[in-house]
Amino acid sequence: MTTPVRRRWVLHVDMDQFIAAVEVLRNPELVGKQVVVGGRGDPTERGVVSTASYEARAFGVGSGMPLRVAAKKLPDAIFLPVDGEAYTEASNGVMEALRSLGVVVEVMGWDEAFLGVETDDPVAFARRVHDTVFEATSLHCSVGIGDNKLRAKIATDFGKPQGIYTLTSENWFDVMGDRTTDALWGIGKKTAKKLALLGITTVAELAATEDSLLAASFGPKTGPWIGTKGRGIDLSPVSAEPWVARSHSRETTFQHDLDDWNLVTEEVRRLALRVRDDLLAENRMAVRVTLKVRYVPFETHTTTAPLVAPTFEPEVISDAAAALIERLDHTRAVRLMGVRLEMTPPVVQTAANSAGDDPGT
DNA sequence: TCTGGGGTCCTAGGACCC
DNA sequence: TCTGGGGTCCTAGGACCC
Repeated sequence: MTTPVRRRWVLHVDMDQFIAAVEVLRNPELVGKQVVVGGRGDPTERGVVSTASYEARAFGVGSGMPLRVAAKKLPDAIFLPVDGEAYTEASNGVMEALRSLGVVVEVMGWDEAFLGVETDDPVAFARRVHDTVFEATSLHCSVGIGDNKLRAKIATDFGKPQGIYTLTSENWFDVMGDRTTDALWGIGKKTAKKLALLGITTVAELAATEDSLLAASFGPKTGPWIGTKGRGIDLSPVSAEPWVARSHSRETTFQHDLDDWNLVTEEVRRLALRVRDDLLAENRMAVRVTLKVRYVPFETHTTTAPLVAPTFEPEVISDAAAALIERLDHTRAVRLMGVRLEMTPPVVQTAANSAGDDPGT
């Protein structure tokens, strides 16, 4: 009798219609209905769909679609506002259940995670993942199994909903070879179009392309990186290291285009103070300010400036953001304003500085 | 149809320096 | 006259992802 081979696998867990599922869970009357979650839940407002239930998707409503368009397609659907707190809480429950399996868990947002697993039976383990999460949260997920993160991530979609799918070097070209390049994680519409101009349409064609040719079109780093995607290669490890943000931002799309620049300035100051609060909560001072403007109809620019010194001072931050407004075109109307603050690196807690170093004021 | 909000990383071009 | 060859830093924009 042969000993089963324990190998290192990557599993990708993706919750099925997560946001809509959480809403249905706390309001069982929504079961089986067309549920569309997005914006403030008012389909006459500017905003887009975050998630639609499968019943709504059947009519072509999906993520990223303007709420007004969704309402035109589905006038009788139930429109709900995005409730971030509820999803964060549900997400925490999911991640906790995953960690209870005793594997490396890399969180990828509210409803996704990679697992680093050593097992001789990844399919059985994937079933256990689904059942464990469902028992803990009453939410269903799909699981992709791969020999790296890229393949596991792509596999998940083939299993949806509530399924399991395996994608490895064994079946990579059988499954992916004839698909268009934008089926790859990391290659979007723009890059796919640019590749098509080079005569590269499918994953197999991309895999067979010389790195030097890709580098000439996409740059020394991005070019070869795109090539590895085509071959299904991904060397990045599954890591449980907690995510450390480099910046935070807040932005507002106005319900009506704004041409009063006094109001624009008011909003910029308000946004700056909100981001400042986010930084304070992490105890990381601001070092740079970026102002984002979207002119009517939909033209976006950014402008940025360093702060003289790292700071939490509300007036300094708000003045710095307001000063950047001088650089904008005040003859145009605006549909969005945003403020981003880059932060100092996080303070690493050591015995030395927890023993009584005064952080100062 | 009319396009959210919150993030990251890479590239290109100009400034500046030796 | 006609103007090297790097290296680094900064900024704006592009692309992508959830």
